[in-house]
Amino acid sequence: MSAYRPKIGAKRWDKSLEEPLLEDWERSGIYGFSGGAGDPRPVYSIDTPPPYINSPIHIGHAYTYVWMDAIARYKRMKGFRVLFPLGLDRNGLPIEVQVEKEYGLNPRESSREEFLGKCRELLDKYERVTVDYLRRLGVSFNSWRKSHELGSLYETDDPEFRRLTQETFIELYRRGLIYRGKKTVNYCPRCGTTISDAEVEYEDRETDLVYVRFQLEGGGEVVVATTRPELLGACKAIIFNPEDDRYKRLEGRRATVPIYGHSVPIIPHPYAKPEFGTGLVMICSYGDSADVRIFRELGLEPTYVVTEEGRMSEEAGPYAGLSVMEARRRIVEDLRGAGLLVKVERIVHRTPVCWRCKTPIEFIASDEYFVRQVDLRDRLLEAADSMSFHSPRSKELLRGWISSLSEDWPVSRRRYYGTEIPLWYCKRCGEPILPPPGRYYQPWKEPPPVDSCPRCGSKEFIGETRIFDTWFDSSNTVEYILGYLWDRGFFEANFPASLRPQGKEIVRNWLHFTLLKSLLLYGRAPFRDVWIHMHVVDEEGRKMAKSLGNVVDPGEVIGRYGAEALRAWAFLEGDITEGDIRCSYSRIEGHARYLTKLWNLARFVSSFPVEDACELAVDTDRWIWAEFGSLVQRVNSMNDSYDFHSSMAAIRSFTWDVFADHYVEMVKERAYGRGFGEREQRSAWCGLHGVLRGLLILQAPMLPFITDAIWRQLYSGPGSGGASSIHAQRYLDAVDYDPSFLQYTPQIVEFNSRVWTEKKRRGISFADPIEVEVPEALRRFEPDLIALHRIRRP
RNA sequence: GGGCCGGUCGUCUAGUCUGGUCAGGACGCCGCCCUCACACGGCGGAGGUCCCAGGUUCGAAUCCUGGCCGGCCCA
Repeated sequence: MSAYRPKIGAKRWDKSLEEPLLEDWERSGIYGFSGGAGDPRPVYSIDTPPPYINSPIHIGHAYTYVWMDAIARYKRMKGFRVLFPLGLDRNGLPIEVQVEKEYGLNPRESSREEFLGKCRELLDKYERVTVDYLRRLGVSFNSWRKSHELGSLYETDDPEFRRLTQETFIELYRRGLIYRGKKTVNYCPRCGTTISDAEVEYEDRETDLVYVRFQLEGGGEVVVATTRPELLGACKAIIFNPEDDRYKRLEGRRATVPIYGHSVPIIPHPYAKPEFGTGLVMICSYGDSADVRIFRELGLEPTYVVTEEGRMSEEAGPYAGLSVMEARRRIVEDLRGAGLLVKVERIVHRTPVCWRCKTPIEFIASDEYFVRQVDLRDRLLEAADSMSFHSPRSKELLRGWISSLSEDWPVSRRRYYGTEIPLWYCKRCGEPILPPPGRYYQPWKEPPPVDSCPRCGSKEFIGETRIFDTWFDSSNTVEYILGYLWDRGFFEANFPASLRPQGKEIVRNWLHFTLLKSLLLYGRAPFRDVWIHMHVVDEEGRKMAKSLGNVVDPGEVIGRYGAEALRAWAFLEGDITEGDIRCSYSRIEGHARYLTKLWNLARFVSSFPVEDACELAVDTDRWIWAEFGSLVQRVNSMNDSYDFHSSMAAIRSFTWDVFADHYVEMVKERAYGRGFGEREQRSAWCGLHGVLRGLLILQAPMLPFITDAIWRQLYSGPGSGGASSIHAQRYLDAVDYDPSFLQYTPQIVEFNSRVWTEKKRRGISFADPIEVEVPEALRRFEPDLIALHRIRRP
């Protein structure tokens, strides 16, 4: 036994060390967004995606936030002033649905005030869970406290956040970029309200398929089958499948709609299925979502025969005022009476219904506000190109979406828990009243900002009751975090933000709408870099879902293996910008073994004193230093392109396969001082500590717990610049080394393996002596090799 | 129906853009070793028609064409 004992006692990394570190980081405030205008450091700002907090974060959140954290930590150690705030999304439909379920409150029947209060209450309850998870993962947000300062935690339903949303609307409105138009919306006749796409379900229902005779212009007739005969008045085309030989002759001809008498074209279209009905389909505004699509595709002008109240409109002629079902019965009778009804079949049909009451929904025209975007496609594409995407492939997701834009952005919603549209209307003449920016408005319960209508002088007004699409809120997170409301100077100096990290599934809304708003308001793209991630899926590549029972819960992972294990998995498993990441508890457990390896390596190195000044006097030590130096170079370059997976994999491979397996074994005898002089011994200590210390710094952004825990035990004393945490250290940009030593690595590995294999073959212990020739090329490492393998001269 | 992505040892994956030591790694499996940092360790081993069919080429997992299968998004 030697006189050297490990300073680190424990034999493996212990996850219970994480909590005290978290507390210390928080207490010392090392991640805060400190420094004022005089701070010379460049700013690096990250517009993090506010998670919707109605449920705890899932493993995908955990993975991606840990990556964002590595970016923030890396940039911080590189000398940037890192703006890394946590945002929480609280606007939107899901919470309304949950309040309806949990409290049995219907937003249309209870008071709006009460309903909103319940939403807030429930959100507050959920919020803590999300925040706790993120904190527990070691994510180094600037702050965990909500306030109106740079770097603070923020909520999207905060009056200040909503004020910003309204200010952007006011500005766009004043510049004429907002207009009113008709939009087709889902309407539930039973609930008496429009509902979002997310509230539409599909059920197989029995219904009548009615075969109706249409006269062809120029003679002849055709039979069209429809489940919606009451929409005849809104029929604008008849389609047949282009492959359907029965009807090819009809292309270019026109038919007359029964009862109404208007003329419609007959057009080939693949949506028509030859086996359904007669193979001819009438396209009406609107019987289903396919109608909506085909109308847009063919550029047809809709006629709305169903009103906002869900009854037949004036356009329905003789059936005006009737309910949809009643109109259907009457029109079938009328068709039969006129001899235009061929037959009626009972069929099962996929029917869109209201999720709440299961009533079949209608598609009606609704008056909504729109933001212009279609005529901006070229400028949007240019702005998109000005941002640097990681991975570059992801840019196509955005470009493709922009290129396919065919309608402007409808931003008004008939919902409740969201930012109010800041408008009032004159009760007499309908003139819209826009308030000045400066505060948060709730028109449904507040008086207007004027005494009398500027147009007609009336003193009576109606407040707008609608709210914004939640993306209209989310699309200004970047202004918000850059202090637009409270520190305009900072905003101006630091817009565009450095980085937008987000998922691929929200490229077409969050990224796109943020880009659109930035372009409209400031004339340029909002980010320098964009980091797009794919998804975390289960072991078989399927989406994780409660119903499939394949969910990996981050809380469970932290409980079983600790946050650092989750982080090790996140970086070692793969790069999520390149593709989906598979996940299971056993894979996480597997990657976590690296932590044990790293810990024990440090434990071994901790046996030897750390010396202030040291010298690499032996070639073996110069060799590992060269390998380490080369690693530092590669890691910096990979980190700079956000490739922390390759970075971590390279570090792991060096640590385990080169440093631990070869170098540590080669210098053990020398480090213990057995058979070597003091100078050689100290050189080994220098190599061991120098490399370990450097390795800790290199991986501190990815593995902040274990690296800091080791750092505090070994390197936080004199020479650390007075800082006790590794996270206050500068990153290693580069180290001096002699690259000529790199050539020996393959030969060293090969020689050692050969000797170990030979001993294995002979059935002798690795500690037993062996007679073997050290290759000429490795002569300079001979003393260490002889000591390692107990080589005797032949 | 449209778009995008993917199909490499039992499982997962690197490599594919920039054809030729690219068939590598991890998990699992088998065998041997408790060697004084680590058995959550070490050493060694078995295991693959690189989805299929054509084509380009001296040469293809890698490029082209057409299939098949899976996933995601949109409609």
